[in-house]
Amino acid sequence: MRLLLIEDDRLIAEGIVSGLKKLGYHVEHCTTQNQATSALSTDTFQLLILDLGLPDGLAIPFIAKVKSAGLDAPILVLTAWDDVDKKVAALDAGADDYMVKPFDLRELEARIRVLVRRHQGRQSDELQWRNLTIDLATQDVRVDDEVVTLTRREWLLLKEFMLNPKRILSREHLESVLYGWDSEVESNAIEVHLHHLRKKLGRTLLRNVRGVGYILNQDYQGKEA
Amino acid sequence: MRLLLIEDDRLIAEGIVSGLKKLGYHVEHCTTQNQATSALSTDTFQLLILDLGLPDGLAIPFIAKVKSAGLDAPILVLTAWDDVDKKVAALDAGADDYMVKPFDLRELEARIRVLVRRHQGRQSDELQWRNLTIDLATQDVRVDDEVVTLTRREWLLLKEFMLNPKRILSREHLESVLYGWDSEVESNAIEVHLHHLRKKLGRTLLRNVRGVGYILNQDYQGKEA
DNA sequence: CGTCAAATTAAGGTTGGCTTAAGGCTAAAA
DNA sequence: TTTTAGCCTTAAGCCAACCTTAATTTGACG
Repeated sequence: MRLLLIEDDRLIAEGIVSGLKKLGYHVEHCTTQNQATSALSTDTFQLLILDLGLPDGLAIPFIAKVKSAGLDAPILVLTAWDDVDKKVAALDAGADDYMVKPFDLRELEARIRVLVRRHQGRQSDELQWRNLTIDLATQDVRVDDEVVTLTRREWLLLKEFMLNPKRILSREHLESVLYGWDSEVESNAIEVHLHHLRKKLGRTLLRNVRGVGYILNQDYQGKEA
Repeated sequence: MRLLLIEDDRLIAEGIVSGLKKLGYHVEHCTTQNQATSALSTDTFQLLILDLGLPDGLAIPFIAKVKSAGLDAPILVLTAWDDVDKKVAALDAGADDYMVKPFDLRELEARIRVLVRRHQGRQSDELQWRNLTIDLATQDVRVDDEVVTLTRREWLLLKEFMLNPKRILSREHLESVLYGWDSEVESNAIEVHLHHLRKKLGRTLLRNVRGVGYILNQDYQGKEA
């Protein structure tokens, strides 16, 4: 999951970035509107986190501009405690949620999950697909109510598939999920992880589309097929 | 748990600070509204303790301002005997409780607990999770009705986990619980405490999520699994 | 049947977590 | 004030989990 963070305070930004990275998000960080604009024009993001107190000011028109340009990713604005009034204008301009600085990182993560979830039209943090259930908050994975333990990479891959059922995910895409797009891997690491996933969750979990990628298998029957 | 104390009388403040620190609270102390404002703009607190007789006066509008800014932490006001009348105005302005000076430290602690509990939407000071019960008021810990004695740090960690079941708590977060966020610990102290916790309460108490943090283990079965 | 993508397996290296023990600190007791 | 006991931090070594790499086998498709 790719997020764009627009925050000029290095310290706060670093905290957010390192915290969210641990949870498996890929956070791109920039400090000005201009950088943000150019980032948006070249990459796509699932969510924007925007500090209302940016040095080049005028965050409100920026929100309006971005939203009217057709960006459909939700925007979460951060506002200093002593000018919370701006939040109203920001929400009017099209922001989807706000948080007052300072905040607890856990709360930020919770809101991100809520926004992304809402944007994808989901009701809860649980994703289900046939006999398989995963919990995005606790990283629990269950097959027919049996808990299965996954490693970090396995988890990230499975999550990506669960978030995109009925879609063929290319190997490059999966690599970007694990490593960001500046991937440096020159091996079949992805395949090995997928192999482990199949081993843990059932041989039929994933269907390979030769030369294209992988997709959740409609015929998946659980651990022992 | 972080508290902000706004109290100009050094002596009283010191008493409160040292008393609450012993109980595991992190108390930040300031003497003026301005200091308080700046503290609120950089840190988050679970509760504010505010002396109504501050030298720069006008504590009432301060309460109103803070509350209207969207701060959701409860406010406990302290008032001297000879102007208890102010308490009404304070409560009207948004304060959540009051105490008349002088007071017993234990009573203060009890009120803090009540306010925080209410704010978190809990019913009682007893938290239960599988075979484990802890009492926030008495600091009792029981596994299957057997009392277990914990040290201060162990208690604080366990409390944090019990207050956040189903959530992965990162090592940094746990450090901030023990030391405040200006933590200077460059060691594995957390791990050692967790080790002791597991030793006392059962090896299966905590599940490690590699690279992310720790979470209460759904499969916890008690002391001997 | 030949070719190439994908699956499998095993090895090696790295990282992160667990465990233990020693020493220092603090607070209570003498 | 000195002593003492309990608690905490530090550091080091060990172990296991995890990831990547690479070699080999399998299987799809022309």
